[in-house]
Amino acid sequence: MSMDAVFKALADATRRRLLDSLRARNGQTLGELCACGEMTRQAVTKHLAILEAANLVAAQKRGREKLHYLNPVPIHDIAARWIKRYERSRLAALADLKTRLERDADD
Amino acid sequence: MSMDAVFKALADATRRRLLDSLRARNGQTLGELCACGEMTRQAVTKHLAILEAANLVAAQKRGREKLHYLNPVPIHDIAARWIKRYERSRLAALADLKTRLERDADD
DNA sequence: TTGACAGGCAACTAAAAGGTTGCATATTGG
DNA sequence: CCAATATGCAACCTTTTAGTTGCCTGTCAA
Repeated sequence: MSMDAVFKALADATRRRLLDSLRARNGQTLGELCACGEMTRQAVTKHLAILEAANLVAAQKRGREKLHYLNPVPIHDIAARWIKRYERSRLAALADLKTRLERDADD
Repeated sequence: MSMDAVFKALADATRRRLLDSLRARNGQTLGELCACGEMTRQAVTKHLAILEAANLVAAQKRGREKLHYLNPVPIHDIAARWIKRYERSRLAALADLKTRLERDADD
């Protein structure tokens, strides 16, 4: 699963809100996820398709309804494989910024 | 600082590569960051502007050069304020997925 | 069986994103 | 001073993205 698809999926505030909605209540139908009424159903469908492609949401049909389930694994993967690298360099980078700002103050 | 700007800045693979480059060696000039040669200088300038707007990079002019410094704080903030929420719900969501998949197998 | 309900598909539009070219500006070293 | 170097600015182009409208398909319940 490409990390790029996950980053791109998370880039949109609407999609992050959809994930938040599923986190609050998992297994919602498309209609329920549209209930906020800020968009057409088709727009939400497209956002959900992007989230599914990034493996952040898994969907299942039940009769005429489609249930959506949050999959937090890709988010965890990004935290573990990408963000962690910046944790390590955090103190060093902050020290760099600090000395730079102090040198600025001297000018 | 808006979290949305950070997410959007991280959505592009080129910008993530720029951050990685600064993580490897902090304080690089624009010219050095262009050295990979996969893009024009102007394209890199635009990406850096987006990273600066998201507060992921701080820049300082030194003579005719512009030095760029990584600021990992917004990345840390996203990990702490957004991703952590999905850590908490991780086991519950995985359990949901598991039972759903098992029910699928029964059909 | 026949509406009403839930969702899928496709074409279209508008705006934003990514990138380029060309030219201007400022700094440095000889 | 002057030429080379390092960067900035603006117009332009192309592709992608976000969203819409209109219509079609499948399912449930009276």
